[in-house]
Parts: sequence; structure tokens; C-alpha cells
Amino acid sequence: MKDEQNLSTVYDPQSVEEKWYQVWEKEGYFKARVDEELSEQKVAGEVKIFSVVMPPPNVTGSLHLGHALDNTLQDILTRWHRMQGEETLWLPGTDHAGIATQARVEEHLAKEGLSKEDLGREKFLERVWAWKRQYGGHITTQLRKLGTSCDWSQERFTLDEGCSRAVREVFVRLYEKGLIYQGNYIINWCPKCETTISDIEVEHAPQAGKIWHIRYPVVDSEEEIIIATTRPETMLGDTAVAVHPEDERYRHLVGKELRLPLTERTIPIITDEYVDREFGTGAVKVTPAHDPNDFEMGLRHNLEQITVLDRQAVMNEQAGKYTGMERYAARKQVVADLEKLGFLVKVEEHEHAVGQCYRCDTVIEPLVSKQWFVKMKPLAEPAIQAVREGRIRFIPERFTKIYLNWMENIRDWCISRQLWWGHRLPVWYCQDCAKVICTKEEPQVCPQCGSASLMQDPDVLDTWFSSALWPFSTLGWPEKTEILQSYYPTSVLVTGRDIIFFWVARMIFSALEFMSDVPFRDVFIHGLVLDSQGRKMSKSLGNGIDPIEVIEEYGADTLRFMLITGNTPGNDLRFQTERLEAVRNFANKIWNASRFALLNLADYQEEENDTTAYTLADRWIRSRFNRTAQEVTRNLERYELGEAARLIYEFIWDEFCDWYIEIVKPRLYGKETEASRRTAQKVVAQTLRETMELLHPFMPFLTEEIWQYLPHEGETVMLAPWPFGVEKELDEQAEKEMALLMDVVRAIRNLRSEMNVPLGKKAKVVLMAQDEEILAILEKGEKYLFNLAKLAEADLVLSSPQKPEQAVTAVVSGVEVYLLLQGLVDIKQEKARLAKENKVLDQEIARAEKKLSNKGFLTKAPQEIVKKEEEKLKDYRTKKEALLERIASLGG
RNA sequence: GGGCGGUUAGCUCAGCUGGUUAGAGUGCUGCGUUGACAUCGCAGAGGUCACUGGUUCGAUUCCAGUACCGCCCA
Repeated sequence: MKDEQNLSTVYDPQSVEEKWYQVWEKEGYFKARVDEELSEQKVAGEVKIFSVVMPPPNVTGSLHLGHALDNTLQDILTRWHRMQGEETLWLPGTDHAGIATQARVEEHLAKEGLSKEDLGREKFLERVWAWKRQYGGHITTQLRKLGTSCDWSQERFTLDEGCSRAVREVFVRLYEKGLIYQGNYIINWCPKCETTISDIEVEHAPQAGKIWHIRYPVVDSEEEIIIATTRPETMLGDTAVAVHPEDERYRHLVGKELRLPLTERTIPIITDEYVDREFGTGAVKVTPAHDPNDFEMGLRHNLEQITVLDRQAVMNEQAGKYTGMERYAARKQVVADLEKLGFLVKVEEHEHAVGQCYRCDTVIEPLVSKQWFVKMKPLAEPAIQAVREGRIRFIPERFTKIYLNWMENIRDWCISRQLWWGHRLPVWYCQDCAKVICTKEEPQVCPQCGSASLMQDPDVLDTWFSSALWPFSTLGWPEKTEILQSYYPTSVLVTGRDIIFFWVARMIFSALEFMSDVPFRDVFIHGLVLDSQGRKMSKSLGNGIDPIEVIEEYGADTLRFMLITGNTPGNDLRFQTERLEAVRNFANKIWNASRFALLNLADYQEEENDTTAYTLADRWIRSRFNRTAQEVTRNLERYELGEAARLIYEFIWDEFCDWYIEIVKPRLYGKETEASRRTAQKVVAQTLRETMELLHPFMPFLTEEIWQYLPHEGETVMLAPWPFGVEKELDEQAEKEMALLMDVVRAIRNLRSEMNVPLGKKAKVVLMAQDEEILAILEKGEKYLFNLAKLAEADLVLSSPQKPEQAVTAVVSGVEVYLLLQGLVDIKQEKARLAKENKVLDQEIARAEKKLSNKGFLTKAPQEIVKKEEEKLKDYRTKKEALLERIASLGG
């Protein structure tokens, strides 16, 4: 035990947190066991394995509250399993975050007046790596401040050698299996990022727009068709106009040609089921190169694809006089020209969903382009099965449906990105024979024609392609490493509900394909951290809160505890400073209760055994602790971390501090026998230590600090055996007796408060017990009553019709409480008070009687419930009887 | 258009397989310088559990519908 003399009355997290994290890391407590026997022991069932891979944050990013929540949850689970003696691996790492990182470095370069093209690919990548080296450690340093007990010696990066090898392996294998293909399809193009993005990276936001009705004249006829469009500028790429096959209005025109205004071209009128007769005029222009639906239609009808926009969304040379105009400028000009030439019929206001880039909010341009895709259907099938069959479990369960719904309607995944920062596609093109070569290692010559003139595909892969492999690429796959064999599959994945599609789903199908096993058993989904008004935190709103500032002001333990309490799994939570303060106060409470304990344990030696038998309060607190420990364990098993934390909170504050410590004070102060003092010390020391163990996963720093001061075995609370709660210390009788005494104390306090008898003034009471048994309990707890209710005198007697004069009354289960107030009792007022009490009882009695006179209830409700109700009624009646007697004795 | 979540004390939220006199934190009121803590203690006020039906002996809890709020997908 350390010196406890200098403990401040206010807990200071700063000094404590820094100190312990360094010790933990230095001592290697976070390190997972990796050796040759482990996987064998695992197979033999001799060890339990718990493993988690950290969702890798952006390597150059900084910690936000979402990370803080996510990692707190993982840390709690990890610490808890580690304390249970399981072989535990929590593997941290970071993500190269293709677009985000590249964009930041480009911005940085722009300040020097440079573009990435100025530098060239190689030089640019050097700059990005330098950037990564400079800022890459930032977020991991921040994670340490949170207290994360991950194994830093196993830290990975999605672009490091191991992960990159896994990426190439996966790409080549999928390619060889025909599940990766290259094709000319319509993709989502971000003109600002100048790259493709996948379907799920497009966000749809409602936007005010217009519908232009444009006249397309029929060739060699006086007739015309009016089409409605939201994008007039793309008409330059129209290759047809479509109507519904059953639309009578246009039936006679089908097969004829239209003159496309502003151009010299003519286009056919076709029919397609896709056309919505109700929308606009029922005739739509078809622009296969610039609209996903038109693209499909174009394929069905063999239409030409005319691309009129380039990669910056500027009209290209196909656009005639509009060449070189940006898309919105071109739109304006096209509309003006149409109007001038009399082709514009009308314009309507229209709100529609516009696809925007999730990263930069730029409106997406659908473009036809040659890209690489993953064929999803064959991969999705096993991923659906795994979840359906429960081999992977979502917590909360409702996310299963969201996952399945997406997986069942999945579309092919566009994986090539026109970026430089990322995993370059392992694809080479022979410059001589045009052979496409896909291999893990760079080829020297073309296997078809032997040419050495090979060019690697310039594109890189979607960042999520590498994250999809994270649960096994980080463990050394495709090598059969010991760590992979020992720790795969992982136990649980903890992540936010916003990346179920981006990441969780992709890990599942990747793992099933390459590991033939699930990547994790459980998926523990949490919500978002919102601001105090319930809004999403965002840079543009400026309502973000920096977790590091919170840690500096309140401590990491406080932030952690606040993030996981008062909230239920999967739900969003609001960040409120008041809650932070409340938890800070809790930490302070623990600190001071511990100070009290330590001050009174100065001369205590754990081994000493000159202790007396446990008192009622001792038995009670031990029982309550062990019951709490059981309940906490049960809740942790169900991922109800908030509920588990709440139980500990209540145990510490209400039971340990407010009752037990108060009861045990006289014994510790030596007002009773020395042996009794020793016993009290023993119970205090043991209970507090075990409570710190129970709380440790939630508040690692504070608990370590206190635990170290207390008598203990072992080096760190981190590795103390988890307190499951032991059956033999559960003591129903003690809990029942204490409950009665606590009721009596509360009743006396209540009377005092109502009668304005301050605590400084010692009170006299008469307690009338209903029977001998209760009288015995009162006698046993008499000392507690004196202490807690500040009594000068207490008469403990069996109930009799002879009631004390000059007293105010309260009735609790089994006991009539009389607070003697010589000359201070206003009989009338007292009778009114008791009548009010009586009325409440009457209501309860009526309710219970009604229930118990209901035959349905008696015959159909479980015996237990009926019995409980009967007991309640009996109790109410006894109380009422006592109350009425009392009222009568006052001359009722 | 489809799906999901929410609606419980002034505020923020628990209440997890239906039975509690419906809870917590915070705020509010009154009292309190008791040898851990005023970041505290004691006591108290405060809720027709959104609404309407249904199932059931019994519904805050299960089901259906309505209203409002939020999110996801198309």
C-alpha cells in the first residue's frame, strides 16, 4: 500500500491518467500473447480467445467524439475480457483514406502554387508519405489519451507491406475467378475530386430545381413531341426520345425520327417500359452517356452513347458551340437558345434529389467510363447466408434487416479511383499486343507476345477495398501466421451505424470468400454523437467538440463514462456538458470515498485475521456488491454497457457511500472493539478494491490509481481477476433486514425534516415493531439507527394500542415510527398529515383488492405474482391499521 | 414510394423477454459548517408513460392504426 497522506480532496485526472498509461504501455500489459502453442491451445479449447480489430481512423485525421465512443466501447469489452483471463488481442491501425488525404496534401501544395501534376506521380506520393509521417501519429497519440488498451506493437496501416500484399492477392484471385472485371459503364463521377466514386458514396439531397419542357419536332411532319427534362444541357448528347409502349398519345409517332434542336442530328422515338407516363409529358429524352437510367435504356435499344461533358463537367468538343462551357453555364445558354429559337415550351419549379459527393458535396456527374468493378451477386450470397444463419449477429438486432436489405439488392462495386494515393491496381497493359495482365508481382514481359513494353494501370483502388480485408490482412494473411491462426475470426466488431454498408458488409463478404469463415461473430453497432441540440456535429455548423479538450478538462474516465451511460445500444446520444459534470462529480465521489477508506486503513494489513464475525451491515454490503457484480457481468455479456455502468454507479454512490460508509464510521474510528475495527477495515478494503476492479473497464485510470493504494495482489488492476460475484456471499436475509432498517431511518429523517428538527438536534423515537422478528431486527440495527437518524434515545417495543403522547408518526412495513416532540405537536395538523397518508394507502389497498378479487387474475396469473400481490395487500392493511390506531389515539 | 428509430418528470434519457406505489442525472424547493467529499449530505415537489383501438386476468412494455420528430434506402 502506498502513502495516502497527500491525497487531495479533489480528484485530478491529469496527473493520474498520463502516469498510468505510460506504465501500462511500458509494462506491455496491452500486448497480446503470440507464440507457437497458442493456436494449438485454442484448437484444444485450453484457452479462450478474445480479439477485436479497431476500425482504422483516417491516418492523418484527428480524434472526434465518434472515435471516442467507438474506442471506449471496444476498450471496455477488451479490458473486461482480459480481466477474465482470456487471451486478448485488440489490434489498432489507421486507414490511408485515399480521397481525403490526397485532397489535403493537394490543398497544401496549392499554397505553394503547385499542383500534383507539377510534381508528377512519384514526387507527389513522396509528399503524401511525408505528410503521413508528420501527422500520422497524431490520432494514435490521441487514442492513448482515451485510455485505449490496444496492442500498439501490432499497429497496422492499410498501405503497409502486409496489407498491400493482401490487397494484391485478393484482387488477382477475384480477377482470375471472373469476379473483377473491367467495363464501360455509367459511373458516378465527382468533377471536383476528379475520380469515380461508388454508389454508396453518393448522397442524395433534395434540391430546388426546374423542369424544362422542350419541343422536339418530328421529321417531315408538322407534329412535335414535348419532352420534360431537369438537365437541358445534356440534350446535346440525346440519342433518342422514349415514351411508354402503351401511351396512346404517342403511339402513332413511334419509330419516327425527331429533329434534335440546337444540333443537326435526328434521333428516333422509341418505347420503353421504364418511362413514367405521369411524369412531365410522358416523353423523355434519352441521354445514355449522362444518366444511369438512360444508360440502361440505351443498352436495351442499342443506342449510341454521346459524351458531351468531360472530367471537370465542362462541355466537350461534341457539344458544338457550347464546347468549353461549364455544365451550369451551358445549361443557361442552352435554355436561352431554345427560348430564342422557340423550342422552349415552359419551365416549372421542381424539387428533386440530386446526387452529391459524400466528401465534397459537389453534384455528381454520371459518366460513361471504363472502370473496374467487383461482381457482387456471387459474393453477396454467402454474406447473406452467414447473417441469416446467425453465424454473425448484429447488436442491436434491428440492424440485421438493414444489412440484409442492402445485401440482397446489391449492385456491382466500382473499385477503381482516379487518384494517386492508394493501392495501385495490379494490372498491366501490353503496349504491343494489348494483353491485360493481372498479377501479384510486377511482370517483366508480356506473357502473350513477350514484349517488355508494359504499362501499369494508373488507377488506385477504393480505400474500402483494403479496409474490407482488415480483419485478416492485419493478421498476416495470405500467410498462415500464428497470430492469424490464434486470433481469427475476431470476436466482435464495434462500429458506427453509418458504415454498415461501406465497411461491415464488405468485410463480411471478403472474409467469407478468402477465409471461408466469418470475420467476426458479433457486430456491435452504436449510434452517432450529436450536439446538445440533437444535430449532427459537422465542420460547417462548427458545433463539433474536441474530445481531447474534454479529456483535458474533465479527464478521460469522465468522458468515457459519460459516453456510454444514459444511452442504449444503437441509439444516438446527445453530448451535454451537464452530464459531463455529473460524471466528473461521480469520479470525485469515488475519489473521496477512497480517501476516506485509505485514511482509515493506514494500519491495516490484509493478512491479519483477528476479526470478528461480519455485522449485518458487513454481510449486507458484501451481498450487495456480489449481486451487483453478477448483474454487471450479465449486462456486459449482453452488450448493455450503459446499464452495467449504471448499476456500478448506483452501488457506489447509494449503497457503498451513502449507507455503508456512514454505518461503518464508528467502528473505524475505534468506538467499538479493536476486532470490530479490523473487520470493518477488511470489508471496506475488500469491497472497495473489488469495486474498483468492477469499474475498471469503464474508468481505467481512476480505478488503477485507487487500486494501487489499496491492499492488493498483482501489478495492475488491468490484470486482476474479474469479479463475477460469488454466490456464497449473497445474503437475502441481510438484504431484507437492512432494507427494513433503511426504511425506518428514512422515515425518521422524513419526519424530522417535515417537523423541522435539524440533524444537530438529537431526536427521541419510539419504534413499535409488528412482531418479535421485526423487533429483533430493530435491536440488531439499533446502532445504525442512532447514527444515521441522529437519535438521542430509541424505545424499541412491540406494537401495542398504547401509543406515545406528543409524537408524530410514520408507518413503514412492520414498524410504527414515533418521533417524540414534547409540546411541539399540533394535533390537528398531525391528524391531517396522517389522513393524507391514509388516503394514499386506501388507493393502494383498493387497487390490490380489485386485482385479487379478479378471478381471471387468480386463476391465470403465475402463483408468484398472486402471492406477491397478497403480501402487498397484507402489508398495506397492516400499515393502515397502525395508522388508524394512531389517529384514534390522537382523539380521532 | 419502401424501411427503421423516437415520442416517459422543466431538460437529457433509462426502464432489456407484460405484473414496480414508473426510475436516474440535471434543474427546482426546504434544511444542513456531523472527523471522505459543498464536484457534498438529508428531505421534498414534479409524470393521464403522444393519441386511438386491439390482444390479455393485467399493457409504459405486445399488435394495428393515427399524428409529430429524426434517420436510411430508392
